[in-house]
Amino acid sequence: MNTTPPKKRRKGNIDEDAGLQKPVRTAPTNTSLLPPCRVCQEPGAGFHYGVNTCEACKGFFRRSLVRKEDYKCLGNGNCNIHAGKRKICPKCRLEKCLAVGMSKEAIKTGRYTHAKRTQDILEAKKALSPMPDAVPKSTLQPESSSMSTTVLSGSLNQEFCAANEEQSSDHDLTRQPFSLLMTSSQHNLLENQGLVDESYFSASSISSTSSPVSHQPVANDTPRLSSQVSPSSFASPLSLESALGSNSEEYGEGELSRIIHDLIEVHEHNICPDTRFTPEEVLEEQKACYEACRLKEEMFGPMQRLSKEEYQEVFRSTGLDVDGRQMIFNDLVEVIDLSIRRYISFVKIIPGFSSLTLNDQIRLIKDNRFENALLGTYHAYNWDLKVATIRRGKTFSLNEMNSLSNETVGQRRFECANAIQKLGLSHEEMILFKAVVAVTSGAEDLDEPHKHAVVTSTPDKETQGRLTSDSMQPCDDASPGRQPALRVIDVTHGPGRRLLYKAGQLTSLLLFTVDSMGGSTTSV
DNA sequence: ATTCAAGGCCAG
DNA sequence: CTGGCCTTGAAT
Ligand SMILES: [Zn+2]
Ligand SMILES: [Zn+2]
Repeated sequence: MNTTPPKKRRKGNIDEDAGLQKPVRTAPTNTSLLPPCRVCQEPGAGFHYGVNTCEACKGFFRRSLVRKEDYKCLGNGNCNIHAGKRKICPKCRLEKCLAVGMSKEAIKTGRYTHAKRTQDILEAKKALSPMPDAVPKSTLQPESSSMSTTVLSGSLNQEFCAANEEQSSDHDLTRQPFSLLMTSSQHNLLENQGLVDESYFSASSISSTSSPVSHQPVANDTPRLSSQVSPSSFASPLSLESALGSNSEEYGEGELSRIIHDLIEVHEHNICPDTRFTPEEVLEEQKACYEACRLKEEMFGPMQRLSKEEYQEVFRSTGLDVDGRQMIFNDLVEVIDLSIRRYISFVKIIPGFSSLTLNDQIRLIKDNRFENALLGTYHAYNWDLKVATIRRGKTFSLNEMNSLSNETVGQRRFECANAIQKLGLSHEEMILFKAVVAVTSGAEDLDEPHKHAVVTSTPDKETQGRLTSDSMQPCDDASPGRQPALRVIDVTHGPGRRLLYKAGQLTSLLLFTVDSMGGSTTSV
């Protein structure tokens, strides 16, 4: 008679032991303190498959990994996945998941690291802060779409290839989408700072006395780092520590190594979690691309990608989205937005960056798009085949790149990439260099060029200035006359052709930069 | 000992 | 199929 109602209570069987030693059920990590779901915008539940997502999207993605057959789109192939409308279409939901970087390979286990937690807190904070404008989505407003979309679509196809990984491109056109994207929400990201520096990089409080306090036995952390960072070219593993200990009074020894460590960590976590594929995979794809291009040219002659003018022409006259550019636009915007957000997470770790004025911060970010993107992808430029893999599944030929904008753009990129490749930088070194670049600008009309050697002086000073975090000492010779060795800014400060690399200078600078970072107290 | 995320589980 | 909750096991 006892129908034995299935008490599945999988866990609630604690009836018997009144002894109970489990007082606190581990505070369920305040959900509000986590970044929102990157897929559907709903409150996040942690970091899943390499991305901050909600419980639902996590589950969905997991199911999708098992699933054999493909999903079918329930809309017209371009469903918008947003808060509240998660389930409208599994196909597009999955695509969005992938677009924001979810992947089986990106899974992380175990505890958060120092750096990661820092970001999360920051981001959660920004999310909590009251949105100035009632417009949440903000990224791009439909109302202005008729205009902006048209304008953007032109530059978009340029962006498209490279912008995916990090914002890149070289044209003035880029200003358009970028400034649009860079508005409200991301300003907020940049704003509320302080937090990081104080809670985790309390350089100000420690500053003068690198007191032997030794919060932790961090000392042994250093070797690990240096072994990664330094090839044979410079600084022996010990130099970092010793140099700092003896010569530097501005910061603790653990400080610098942790800063570097955090930079690398954040970068790994944010910037290119899925950009790393095995060389074999890349090569394979590049060969395929090469072959495809060759065949295409044989059959159709010189390749002619639908230019933006042509596209706009068609769009204007017929209103048709010929090749689906606008279709992918919305999603693309979100991907770009994400990459910017990630980049911001990265630069905020750089000591001192936060203390720049908001304007300068934005300037630096914007001005460094190209360099940044190149540093992120130079390794996958294949000089011999003249193809470059910008991102997983995105390989372009030199011709394609050229046809996207200026004739020389592609060529220049290849040259730069090649020059950097010759340096044989380790991945970690590249990251550090990226950080240096992030605070380096040739612009002279910044709010506080004086305050941070960063902006106008030579990179070497910046490197040290930045990495020592609190040493705001203006370069003794931060004279305006000296131009950054990194790049040559085209006289026309106009947005157009912005910068030209000089392979030679870039090379030596890189070497120097890396060196000074590893050894810290390098004399010029 | 804690802090997290992957997976399992199952009611809706 | 969804998504909330739990268990498991890894990383710190
Ligand atoms: Zn979600
Ligand atoms: Zn769909």
